[in-house]
Amino acid sequence: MSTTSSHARRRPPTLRDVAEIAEVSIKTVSNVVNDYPHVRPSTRARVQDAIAATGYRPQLAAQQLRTGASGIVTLAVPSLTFSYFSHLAQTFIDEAQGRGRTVVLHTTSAGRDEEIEVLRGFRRRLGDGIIFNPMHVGEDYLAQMEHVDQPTVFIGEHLSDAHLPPGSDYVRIDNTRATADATAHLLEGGRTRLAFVGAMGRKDPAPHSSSGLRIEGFRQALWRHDQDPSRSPIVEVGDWHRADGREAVHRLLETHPDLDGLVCGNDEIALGALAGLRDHGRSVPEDVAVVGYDDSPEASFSHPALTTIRPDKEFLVRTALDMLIERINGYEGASRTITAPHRLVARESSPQP
Amino acid sequence: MSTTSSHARRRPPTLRDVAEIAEVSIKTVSNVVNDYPHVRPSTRARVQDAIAATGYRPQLAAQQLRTGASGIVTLAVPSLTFSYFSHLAQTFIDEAQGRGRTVVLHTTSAGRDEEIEVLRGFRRRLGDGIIFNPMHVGEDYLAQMEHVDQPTVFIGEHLSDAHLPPGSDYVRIDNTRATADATAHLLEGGRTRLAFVGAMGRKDPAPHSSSGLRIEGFRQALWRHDQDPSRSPIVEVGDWHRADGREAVHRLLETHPDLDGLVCGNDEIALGALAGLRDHGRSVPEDVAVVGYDDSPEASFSHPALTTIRPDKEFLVRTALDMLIERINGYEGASRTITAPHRLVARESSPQP
DNA sequence: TGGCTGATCTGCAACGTTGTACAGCGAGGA
DNA sequence: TCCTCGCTGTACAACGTTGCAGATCAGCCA
Repeated sequence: MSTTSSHARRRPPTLRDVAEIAEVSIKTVSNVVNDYPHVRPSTRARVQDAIAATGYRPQLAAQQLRTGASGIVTLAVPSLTFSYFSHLAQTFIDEAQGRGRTVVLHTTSAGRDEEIEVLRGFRRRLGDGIIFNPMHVGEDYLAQMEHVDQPTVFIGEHLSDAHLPPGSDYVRIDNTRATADATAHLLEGGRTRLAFVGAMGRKDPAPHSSSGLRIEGFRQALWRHDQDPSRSPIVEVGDWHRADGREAVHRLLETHPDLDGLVCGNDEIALGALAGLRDHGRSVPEDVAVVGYDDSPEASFSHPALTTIRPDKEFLVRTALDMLIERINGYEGASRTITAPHRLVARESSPQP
Repeated sequence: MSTTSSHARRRPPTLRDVAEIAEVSIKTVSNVVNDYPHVRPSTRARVQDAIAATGYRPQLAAQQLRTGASGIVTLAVPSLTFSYFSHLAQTFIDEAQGRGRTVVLHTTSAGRDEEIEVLRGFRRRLGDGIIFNPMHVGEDYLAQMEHVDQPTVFIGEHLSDAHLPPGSDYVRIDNTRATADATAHLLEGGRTRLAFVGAMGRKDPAPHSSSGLRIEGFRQALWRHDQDPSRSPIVEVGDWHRADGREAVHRLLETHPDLDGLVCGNDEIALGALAGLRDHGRSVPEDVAVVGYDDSPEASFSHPALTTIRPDKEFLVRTALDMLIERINGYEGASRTITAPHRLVARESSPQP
């Protein structure tokens, strides 16, 4: 409430300052701050007054040095410009703040090299653990690591649980299954000439990239519905943003004008695809049905509203944080993998039953 | 590269461990780590080998305790679910990481109480300074503060530079001017029956809220174009999300069916408004012209593409970080206010000249 | 040759906090 | 009455790091 400082910022108050005013030892002040029970009420009150008078707040750096824990967790994601990640980050921050933890947010927009630096633990030791959504680093790299540098939980899609480095856990989303669900939804709606938009062929050829897994799901669904997967085009994109989806559809329609269904790598591509289809005078869903992936907030507001796959982000975040905190608290056992659930959200862009 | 640890995570290596292996003093290792020049090349090499062998990395907490600086800056914004803030956050993280700083991201989704806690400096001392975009706390609260708790730069729109607490700076966006520009754009395109969508009457009645400032700009532009501002409706919304814009337009069209131009509080409202207009069979821009605010990435992909105001986020972020770092480095002078530029991005949703 | 300069390296103390050990005290039981 | 025990408070050391004040030594100039 009140502040003694008059003008310029001064040296912040410490336990010593409070102790002098309250005429107790430093340790007693510490005991009050930490709610140690055996403090006489009158002493406690005196100390609390002194704390209020000075505006004392504990310095995290000293606590961390002494106790070894900071309450800080790092979240590393590729980029907040993807709404999937900005919503994931918000969900994460809410959950972490609710558990009394502070979040350092690191983005690895620079790509693979930056992801590797994250895995190596940056240049300085900071925080208690990390939740990391890799995009470029794959299981080949992870398999070769002897041990992670700090408690680590991977989140995402394209890792294989067999190759997690010791000391880390993994919460995954079953991309293949989810994309198969989306594809089946179109097939069951009567579409027969499908395409997949969102291959990352050149830059990211690994079969376990998220694009690879989604393509796999697309093919599996076709196969199960007695279609020949090799007759359905897989369209490459430069990146997974709207502009890429739009441009890809332009190319696709030149070679496959009779297309009637589009499975997209994510919602942004799908939204771009809607624009691209409109450019060519195709109406959705009458001429072409479209499904996306992520259920980003734009999906329900596009015209037509986008059918999409909704991964359970809250589950993902809660579970990842649970596992990370177990690691921080000393769990040293084997790596664990948990699959987060998803569901299909049917909207206007696909035929309704 | 190599790691001596075999299985479980052990006590992390310290300067002492490295010093023992390299057979030098702790201080010499510190000197090597910090690139102190007067170290014999042979000694330096020996120490660097030992660092590589142990995987040593300095512990930030100890550095901060000793030197008083952590290189951590906090960014506090209302919520990453608004794409304006998620893009701002990404821009900020890129800039901060580029300058070798680590970002703690705090979101104040809980509203005013949480913003006040941010201003009071949280419960623990952490990081070197903060960049804070308040949404609910206004100049009334700030004016009453004797001094900010840590180096602080406010960003945003609805503060008045006259009431900044000592020790803080401010980078603002001229909302009133920008909204006037947007409004003038419609008027100059020949529209005469405008409305503003995005008043936050109940929850946030202050004339200096961002909604208040934008309304002010709307009115100023009408006035300058010889229109009577009192005849143009100002529509209230519950929040600034898409759903609110859509719902507001539904209400508005019942009372003002002859409307031909819409100035919206932000892009999300505008995108919702596009949906709302479509719901009522109005075409954009033929029947009704629409402008938004923020130039969020969706704006260029909506149908029709949205005319909007683009604030210069890079400028905003760079300037805020510059000022914060000056404060951290000891600047104790008067509060400064800088206005970030903006420009109108004309797209399909408004009549083209 | 003596002293001076600069390069190289070291030891000490301190940053603010908390765990451990212990001292003093009054109350209650033997 | 004496002893024990629980409550209350204190002193000390240590977490890992770096600024400071030196110590040592080689080279060099006068």
